[in-house]
Amino acid sequence: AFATTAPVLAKCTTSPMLLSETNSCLENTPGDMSGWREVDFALNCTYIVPDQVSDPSFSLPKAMTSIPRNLTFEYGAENEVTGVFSKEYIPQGTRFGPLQGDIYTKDNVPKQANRKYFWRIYSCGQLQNFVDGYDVHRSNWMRYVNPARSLAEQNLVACQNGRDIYFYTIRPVEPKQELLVWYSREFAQRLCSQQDDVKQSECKEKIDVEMLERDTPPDTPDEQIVDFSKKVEKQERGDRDAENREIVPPPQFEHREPAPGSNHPYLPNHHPAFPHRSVPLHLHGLYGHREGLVSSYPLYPQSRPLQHPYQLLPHYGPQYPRFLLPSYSPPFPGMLPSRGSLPYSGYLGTDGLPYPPVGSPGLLPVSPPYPLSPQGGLKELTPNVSPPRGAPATPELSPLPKPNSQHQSPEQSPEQSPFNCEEAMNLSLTTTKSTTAPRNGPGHKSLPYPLKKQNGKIKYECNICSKTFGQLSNLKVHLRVHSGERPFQCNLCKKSFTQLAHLQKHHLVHTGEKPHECQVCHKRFSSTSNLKTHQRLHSGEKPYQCKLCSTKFTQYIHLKLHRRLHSNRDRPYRCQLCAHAFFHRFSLRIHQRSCCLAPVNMHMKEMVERFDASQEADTLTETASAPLVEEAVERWLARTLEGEGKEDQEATILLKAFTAAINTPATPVAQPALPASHHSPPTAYQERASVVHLNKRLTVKTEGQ
DNA sequence: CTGGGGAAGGGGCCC
DNA sequence: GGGGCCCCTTCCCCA
Repeated sequence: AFATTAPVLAKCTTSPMLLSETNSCLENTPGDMSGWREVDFALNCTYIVPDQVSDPSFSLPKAMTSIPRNLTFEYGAENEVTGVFSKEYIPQGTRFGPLQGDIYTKDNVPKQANRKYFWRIYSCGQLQNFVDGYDVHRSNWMRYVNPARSLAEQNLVACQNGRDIYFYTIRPVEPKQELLVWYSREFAQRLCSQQDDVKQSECKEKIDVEMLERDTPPDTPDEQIVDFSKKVEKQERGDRDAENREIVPPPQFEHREPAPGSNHPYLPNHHPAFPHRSVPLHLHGLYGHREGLVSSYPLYPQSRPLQHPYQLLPHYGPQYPRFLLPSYSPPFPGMLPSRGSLPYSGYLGTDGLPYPPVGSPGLLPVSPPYPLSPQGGLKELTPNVSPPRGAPATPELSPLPKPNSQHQSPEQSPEQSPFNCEEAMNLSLTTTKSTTAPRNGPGHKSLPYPLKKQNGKIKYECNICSKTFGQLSNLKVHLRVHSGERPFQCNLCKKSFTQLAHLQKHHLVHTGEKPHECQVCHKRFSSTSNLKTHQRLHSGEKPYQCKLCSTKFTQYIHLKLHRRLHSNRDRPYRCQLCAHAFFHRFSLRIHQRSCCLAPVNMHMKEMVERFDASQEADTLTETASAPLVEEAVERWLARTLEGEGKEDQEATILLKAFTAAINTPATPVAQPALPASHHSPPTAYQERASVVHLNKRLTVKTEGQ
């Protein structure tokens, strides 16, 4: 299973931009998030689960109605909420939140405030404000999540991202399992480091109140904060170090009942980090249901094979899937796969806002809730997922705003962002009622599947890439390319695919089955296309020919590699102004009319060169008409930019530049100047098409054309 | 380094 | 919508 992760790891190390962000991830074993920083959670989380958006006329408080669909409350004898449980399998790396509630600065905390649901938000190392989850009408379901009593049972970690608090799953959560949260290491460290300040700025009696009343991790007294990493360390060391503990658990841990008969060293009364102390049962009386629960699930470290976190990263294109889905089933409603596989998502360091997926309306891409600074620090900009009361975007740790929102128009408000929670919910609704389909983003506008007529036949058009399809189902499958949805997962290696057939084909990798046999040499292949390629060896067919040296190849990739060998001198069309040379006359023309005299336009220059060396350019004759060249450019741009995860805005700009250059009337300088070594006129190259046999679909962009 | 062969994944078309 | 199939592309490895 890890064979597929190896190249990912190798590739990750080649990205210096990401190294600083994620080094810690690499050092850990697959699935181990104990070394992760908050930034790692934000960066690498695989799914986001938004809160449910309830009808305002609904009589229940928001804390009750906001619970995501994949979670459920457990109720006590008095019908009070006693805990939050999963309804379905929830993968590791799932983000919940942000936590909602009343916001208080440390100076305007109401005197009568009950602080047991207080969470502290820090900025620049200083206590910035509190989020108070006490009020059920203003807080969300996260107030009900119980604190973990031990590392063994902890499945959520609380992180401050920007000025919001999110809960991330640090291991897969099985159905009917309780969500139990504890602080991230940094969170704990912040709380610890603030100990003195807090003591100075807050009344000691308030601290005492907290100690007595607190029931959740929030705002745990500083001296009782447990560092997640230390918990790991202590778990590894076992009881022998229990004596040396420097940190003690918050009071809420101390009155949770251990599982009957449990002798697990990390359950409360044995946990090295949580020495048992006899204290009164907590005010909430939450833990009467413990016995059944604890015994109902094992003290697993991970209940399913975990992927290395780095497999979640989308650095190098679609062949490295970032997110994984439960076996053969799409994620539960409301669970949102990451943007990782979005072809348009690009690299983390350069992309802006990826398009929202459209294939599965319940799915939305994950984006860190705040931009990451090049230094790896956090800065507080308006989160992509709108906080309850929209904290202003003020840089915190990183002074320089990172221009990574280039894909989002400046005037686009956070509420209009495709990552807005409510948008996500609306998208979810479109599975049943499409009446409220969101209007923003290219994915959204695709949902009504606009019809087009081509040659008298109805076509379904993809509004992202404008490809048309004769069948709606084909369009729907195609939309997965944009959405990143990969509903078919291999249960052996957890790789996921957009189509069942691909999964079936992939399965042969595991079985070793090779159903396709070469009738000549009886060698067997897993796929027909590989057999076909192989059969060229017997037939002698070499469809790919180099235009410059006439060498032929059986595979296109070989031609591509071969062409690198031809240096500038082999390119017959040389620019007299800058000495750049091209394989094609039309490329030279484009070059001279678009970028040659505009040295600042390096990107265009590079793109002209790339087009010149492309298959599409090869299919043209040197005297091809402007519309034909334009068409080839368009095809090439669509293929190239999509493959690189670039957005269509860039394609549009480039196409315009190309088109303008192609259609500019000829000038004397545009005439090719052949090097002395080239005595044959350009027309000679017309007769030596580099690709002798090209699949017809190379020139066909839309179905049935 | 280059050419060559195979493995595997991805997109699309047709039934 | 699902399944089967085809073609294309890329990566990897080897000589």
